[in-house]
Amino acid sequence: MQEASRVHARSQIVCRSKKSMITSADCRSCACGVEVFRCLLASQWTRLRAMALPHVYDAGAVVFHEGTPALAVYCIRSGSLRLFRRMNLGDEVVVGMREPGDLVGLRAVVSRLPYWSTAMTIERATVCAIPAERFLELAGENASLALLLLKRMALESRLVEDQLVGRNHHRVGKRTARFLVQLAQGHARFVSPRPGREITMNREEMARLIGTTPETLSRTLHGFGERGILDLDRKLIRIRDLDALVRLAD
Amino acid sequence: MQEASRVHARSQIVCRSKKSMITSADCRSCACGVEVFRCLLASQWTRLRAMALPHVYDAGAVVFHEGTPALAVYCIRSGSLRLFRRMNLGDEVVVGMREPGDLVGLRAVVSRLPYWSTAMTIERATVCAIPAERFLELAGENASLALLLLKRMALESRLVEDQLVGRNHHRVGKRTARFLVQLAQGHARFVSPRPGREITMNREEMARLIGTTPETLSRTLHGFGERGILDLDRKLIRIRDLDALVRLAD
DNA sequence: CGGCCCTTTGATTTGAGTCAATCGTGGTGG
DNA sequence: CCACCACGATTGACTCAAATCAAAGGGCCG
Repeated sequence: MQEASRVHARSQIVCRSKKSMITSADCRSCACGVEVFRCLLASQWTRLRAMALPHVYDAGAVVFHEGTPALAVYCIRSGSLRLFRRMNLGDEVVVGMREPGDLVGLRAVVSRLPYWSTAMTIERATVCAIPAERFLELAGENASLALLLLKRMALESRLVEDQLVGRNHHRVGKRTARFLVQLAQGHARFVSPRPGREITMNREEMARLIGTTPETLSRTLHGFGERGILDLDRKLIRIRDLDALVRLAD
Repeated sequence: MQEASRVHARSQIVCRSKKSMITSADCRSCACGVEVFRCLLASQWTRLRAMALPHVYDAGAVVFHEGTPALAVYCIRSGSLRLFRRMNLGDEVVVGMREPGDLVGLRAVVSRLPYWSTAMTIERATVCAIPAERFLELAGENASLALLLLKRMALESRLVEDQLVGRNHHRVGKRTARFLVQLAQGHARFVSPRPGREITMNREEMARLIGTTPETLSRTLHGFGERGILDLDRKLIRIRDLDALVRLAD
């Protein structure tokens, strides 16, 4: 709750300066639109700028909840989110992660169904909300945009499939190695985009992203540590031998 | 190989009568277009009719292979397919199933990447191939179509997510129960759409679809049998107590 | 200093895969 | 028509990865 109030305070700050925040320059340079909105006409640009509502969320804040009506598509400007489904009280399954430039909630909006997963920030994130109806209007009048969205969704869908295949077919060791390589290569730089290949992340969080438990993850990481692949210092993980990690990731 | 020749023979038969097969009446009544192509203009209808190439595949035939260029979107007219990825020689992970009315290969085509899974028929199936470029043209000039495709892909993506969550979180017993309920409810009537809730399917096939091994599946089914939920007679499965099954599926 | 939270470590359990043997059926050829 | 074979299903024994349960550590903050 105190988190919520902090978020609110921030969002007010943002809102107060909305007109200057959402200038054309700002929007064009925003990772959010770079790929998908490139095809917009000038007039559509203007409308998009007018409808996008930026918010700053603290780490661990919920952007939307599973089961609630899909009122907006969210565009990540900075930070990262994880998407998950809650099963039976406290038990959650991560179905994906999203980074700057990604659209979240798109699938629920286009299919006019409630969100079917919950979006929570992994770290502090700035996210623009685009009202669902406005968004659909835009996509409905611009086939190029729709095609780009289609492409993006296809790739997203592929990632989910990769997760499915990975979790079913690869052992925790390999999954962990893959995860670390991803982080290191900055393909996904979820937390601490540091130069020195250092990673700081809650073990519980990391375990969930990999699809295992904190205990098993701890053992796995220490296994890697003993083999000289990682340096472990409490929460901090430093990758010492990236090549070995890549080999393990196969 | 002999299968292949049979398929070929059949496809020739189909091709020979192509003009009569792909009449407007035929296409409109075809499950294939019912939902997605409804929004097409008359002229687009005509073009679609002209470009769709129907084929009949025997059970176990491959429609497309993982890694090959995505040259067409396939529209299932009858029968069912399974999509899977091959891992290391013989080890395959099923990522989904497709029924009449579904589009297969759509994701690869719109993202202009090679197919990333293999499509194989579960039972004899009739499938229309729509050349990729033609398809994209159509989608590019008709935003409504693009939006419908978007919606369809979103739902498909949701199904993959469901699989991911299910495999990670539910035991084989529950997954099996779910699978059987699905079959029984005809949500997916993969094989033998019989009235009497009977199912005939290769155990290996079924095991793969559920995400387990034939041995484990056999034990699970017999567990259900002992509890009076199923009647097992060799390959034949008859559902005796659907309610119990639904309860197990949770 | 003490309490709390997160991480680590140890011990145990367990669901399901693997390996191997047997059984039943259906097809084949003599 | 029958013996035989091949293939899929079943059953049993065993193995194993990872979850779970339980108990320390260790650092950080009030």
